[in-house]
Amino acid sequence: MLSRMQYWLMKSEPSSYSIDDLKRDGVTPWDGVRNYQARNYMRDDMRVGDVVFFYASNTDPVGIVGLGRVESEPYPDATQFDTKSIYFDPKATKENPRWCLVDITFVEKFPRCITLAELKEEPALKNMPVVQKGNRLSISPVGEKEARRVLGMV
DNA sequence: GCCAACGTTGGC
DNA sequence: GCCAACGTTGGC
Repeated sequence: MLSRMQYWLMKSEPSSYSIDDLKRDGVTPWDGVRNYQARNYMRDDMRVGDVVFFYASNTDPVGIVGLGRVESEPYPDATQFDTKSIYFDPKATKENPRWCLVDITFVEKFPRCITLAELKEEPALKNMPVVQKGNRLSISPVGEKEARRVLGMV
């Protein structure tokens, strides 16, 4: 069955997990998401093959640094059960997991970072959540036109 | 390091 | 169910 390609923006702090880490690992479970809206995007809306814009946050400069791809169906985030993990959630049980994730594969690292400042200067991208003030959502959908525009800025 | 924005928690 | 307090995110 044919389905339209979807695009996502996923944030990560390089000090925690960088595009270079993803390149090295090839594939990674996108663990540690503890926001319901972001979780719901992974659980309900992502499809294998969707394109991921890898956004580096809390660094200098911040911006989109490469591409990944959704590589799995959603499944429970193992860190929620791990008492030693900073992502441990005492309210989660194996019978009733709270948090799930998808696997993300490395696709490419851009030759340069497309900075947040550049994204903000693009009128065509003004509706992207990431350029809007106060936005903290770590996973957000990107429209097809916006995705093409971003790819054109690489 | 600062602080605005936002989500969550918990008392009532 | 309200909302104040608190904790976190994340740009700057």
